[in-house]
Amino acid sequence: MAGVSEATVSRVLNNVGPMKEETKRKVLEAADQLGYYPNAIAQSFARRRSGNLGVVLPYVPKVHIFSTYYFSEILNGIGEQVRELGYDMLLIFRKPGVDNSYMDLFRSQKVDGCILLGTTDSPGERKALKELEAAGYPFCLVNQHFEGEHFWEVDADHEQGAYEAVKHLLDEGYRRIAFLNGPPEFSNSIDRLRGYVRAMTEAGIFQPGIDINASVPREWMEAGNYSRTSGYEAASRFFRNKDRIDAVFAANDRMAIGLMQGFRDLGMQPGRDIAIAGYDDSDGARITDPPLTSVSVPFYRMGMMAARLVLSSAAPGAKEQEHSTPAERLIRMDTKLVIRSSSSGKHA
Amino acid sequence: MAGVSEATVSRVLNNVGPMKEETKRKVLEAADQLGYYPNAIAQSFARRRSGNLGVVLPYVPKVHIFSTYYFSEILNGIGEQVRELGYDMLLIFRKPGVDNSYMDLFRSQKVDGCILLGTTDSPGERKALKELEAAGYPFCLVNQHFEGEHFWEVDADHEQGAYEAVKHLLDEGYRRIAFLNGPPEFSNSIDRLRGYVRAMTEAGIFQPGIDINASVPREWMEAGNYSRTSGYEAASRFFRNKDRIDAVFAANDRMAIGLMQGFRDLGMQPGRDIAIAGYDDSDGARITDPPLTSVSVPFYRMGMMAARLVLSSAAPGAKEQEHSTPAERLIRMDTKLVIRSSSSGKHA
DNA sequence: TAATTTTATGTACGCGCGTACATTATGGAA
DNA sequence: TTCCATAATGTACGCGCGTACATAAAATTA
Repeated sequence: MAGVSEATVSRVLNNVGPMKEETKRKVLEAADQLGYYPNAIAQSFARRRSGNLGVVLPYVPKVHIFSTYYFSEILNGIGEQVRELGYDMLLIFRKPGVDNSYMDLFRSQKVDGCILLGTTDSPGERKALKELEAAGYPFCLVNQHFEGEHFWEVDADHEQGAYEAVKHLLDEGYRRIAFLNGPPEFSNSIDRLRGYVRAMTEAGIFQPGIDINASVPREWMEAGNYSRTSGYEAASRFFRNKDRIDAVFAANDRMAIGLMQGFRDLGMQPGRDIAIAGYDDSDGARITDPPLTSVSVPFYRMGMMAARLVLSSAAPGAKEQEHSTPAERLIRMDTKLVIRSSSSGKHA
Repeated sequence: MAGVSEATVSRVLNNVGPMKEETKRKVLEAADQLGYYPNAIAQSFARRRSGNLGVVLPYVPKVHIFSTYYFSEILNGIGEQVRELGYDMLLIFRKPGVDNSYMDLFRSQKVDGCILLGTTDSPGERKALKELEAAGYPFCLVNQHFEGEHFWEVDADHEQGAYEAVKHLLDEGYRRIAFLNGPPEFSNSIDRLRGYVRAMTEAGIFQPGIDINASVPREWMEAGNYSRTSGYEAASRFFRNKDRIDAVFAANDRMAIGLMQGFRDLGMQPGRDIAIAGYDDSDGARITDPPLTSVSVPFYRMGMMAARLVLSSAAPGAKEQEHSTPAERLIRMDTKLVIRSSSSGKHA
């Protein structure tokens, strides 16, 4: 080595063990002068840690996933946290066919932990996740709950969010409130259905019943796929029962916006002839006419939280944190209703 | 080794050199049985290639960068290409203060090449990029041109895009067309200004002049920062000269949407009292009322292209591709005007 | 001063792969 | 059968770091 020593350099750079101030200075000076840069790969190799947090995204051909508010916000949150903790963020697009390839990610040592976005509750998925858990790899799900498991999950209280949105519509004087839900493979679709039914039941509109699905009149409920188009199409189906419906609560903003466009094209003025409420409080909710009442979800903070959880349990010092109870592993954040004019018509 | 051989395994797995079919089969079988997974880090180490494409994003506190249509689309395109080529995608957020840290990225061997998004033309930035170039590291800029350099750049023809948008407004009968531009550090702000002036000059509204800025009446031009809010605020400034303006061309959709909201709040109906055209053809353009005329930019394909360029010149076989002329390094994609009703009022 | 502890530094090795080179099987052609 | 070219496989080493252990220097104590 240039200055004086040998692999003391390593100690200096990693700041481990005791060392003389002078040596430290000399080493740093020499390193600077020689333009030395540690090779990150070699470091990873020797440390047997990649320094990467993997983020697995669903790969849906034709759908530009980053363009959806939901993913964007979560990614932003993860990015921020990762940055603070000095990790890098490896983006992985889930391959279309195979779904059980999460293991490879860890086995190949590319990531020290990972966050899974856009998972759905299917048998294959469950199995893949259980494998991960059994292998002790640190991972975290965002905005998706697997009932019966105790994975690390960062979710939001969508039942309460939906409840409040529907309650708001009820308070505004609407009674015949329909619901445009998303696909049932997403746990939060179920959550929102629960919230909807709870609010409607409390208001005396639905009969209390064991079976949550049976309590909803068929023509008051439609299923979309979270796309604007599916909302647009649902509008015409609701339109057939338009005399029996005075409001629609949609499971996300994109569908709500589609609904508004659809109703408008059918001659109904959203906010006047029919109230609309959405979910996510995305940017779009602010630019529709009328502006869309929506439920704000802290996606950004959820992303941060997920990254923090994964990275702390992936950290070198972290032994098996099996002391965390299943309940502690499910973080559920609060949502917040944002009232705009799309829902304030009845008695105005 | 389990089956028969030794580091022949490496050959089998990498498919290099000649080998007997049988051996190959045996090795693969054994690997499968033993649950062998190559260690990606060790591979990178030995190959001295990380297998990562770096994507550098501007870090703007409080602004959630993924949420902007532009970045989302580009990232999607990069992601798709990276996936096809078997690379991984490392996201790096540019640190707020320091701007010359690109070198470290390469020196630390974390990436084999990189794509820089959201760069601006500042002296520090230019210097940093020149360093990269001098060091021979493969990188590519997207949607930003550095005049006088010959970096690899994937851009769109924003001058033509702006020209066509303004030409369209002229064709629709508007004459007093104002321009809400973005910050001048972005080359495409300059490009759009050129297109605007060219169209207006051709129409005989502006005097041909050497100095492009001097030819635009002061009250017809405002500068925003690409945010919706800045568009909203610009509306009131334009409003003061409302009798002398019958259309506004905005440098992106977010500002255009802000403009529309601003004008509406001031009692002017966009599309009727004043025509608006935007730029980017983002999702938002479809959901405003009236829908927004905008210029579609192939961000997705630009991302793909950039990834392809970087990865092909970062590939092992690629020697210094100095045979590429500066002109070849600047890819300029076509834009496309999408006409909607926000701009079709004058003679309707 | 010698013995002992504490602190600082050097030595040596291995992480798991790729690969240049050496070596051995294989198959023809002479 | 002999010789040589080619195909197939084995051997050995190094990539650049971290780190356990050995060693040397300094500080403390007896």
